[in-house]
Amino acid sequence: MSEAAGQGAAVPGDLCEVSCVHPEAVAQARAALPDEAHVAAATGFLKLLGDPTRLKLLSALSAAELCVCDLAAVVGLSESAVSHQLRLLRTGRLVAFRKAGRVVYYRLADEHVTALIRSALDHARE
Amino acid sequence: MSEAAGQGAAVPGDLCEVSCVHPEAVAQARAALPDEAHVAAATGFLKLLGDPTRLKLLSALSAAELCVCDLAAVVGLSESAVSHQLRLLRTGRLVAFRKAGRVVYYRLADEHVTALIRSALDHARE
DNA sequence: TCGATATCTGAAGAGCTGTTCAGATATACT
DNA sequence: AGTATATCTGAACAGCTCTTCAGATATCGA
Repeated sequence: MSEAAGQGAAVPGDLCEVSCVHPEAVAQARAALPDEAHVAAATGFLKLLGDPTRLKLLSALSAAELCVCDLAAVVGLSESAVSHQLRLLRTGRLVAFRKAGRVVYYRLADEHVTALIRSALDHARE
Repeated sequence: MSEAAGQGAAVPGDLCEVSCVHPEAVAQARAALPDEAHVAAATGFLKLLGDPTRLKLLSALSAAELCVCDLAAVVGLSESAVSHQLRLLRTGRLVAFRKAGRVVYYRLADEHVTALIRSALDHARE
């Protein structure tokens, strides 16, 4: 966090650097940088997708609505492990659920998520 | 694809399960599951995007071609830390580079990556 | 050639992540 | 009521990740 380089504003005339920095290009890139909150939101979302177990769960849910028991069978893990991951997916608004007695059925949260899962997997199939 | 087999399905007549599994739905979800290699490829890709530093680097590169020094200034980290992350991005074919003397200029690997970065960040801006 | 600089690399440590295990909660059935 | 089942939760541990530090490599200019 404490960084020596470029703590000043991106205003022209920032020539403190003696190294190879290209002030214009840096200023341009800085201006296009999303703020921390958006970066955190995006990476939080991407982190959820970037785990094999969770991606399999989501892929399974894109094919059918399933309960925890089913999902555990599909991915070959304990129901506890699946439940933990589902909690993360729920917190991240990637899945929704419906309770039917003791059984809880999960599904993808919306079409947006469905499209995202598919495009991520399609990209890997090239 | 919606084949409602009474019993058997993809699982050989093994009924050790006494729990709540829905065999048809599980079989259907299993059939739609991508194989391990594809899942690994997709999650490897998504993991690279799911880190704040790397996403900022990629975002910066979507605005301009930059050298390591520039990138370090943009994200506010040491050049060593940036170099380490750039190596990962290079290995994952997310960025390309060009050497000009001692300076190495990085850019996004292709239009595909450019579109992905943008859509990931756009999704977070909602 | 030499020295300076831009980038890369290896090792090491703090911090985060995902699974397991044990137990808690909630609901259906008798 | 009591029991069985489906899911959730907390604690703990191994494994991975990201940054830092120190040093290596490569290229330019004198």
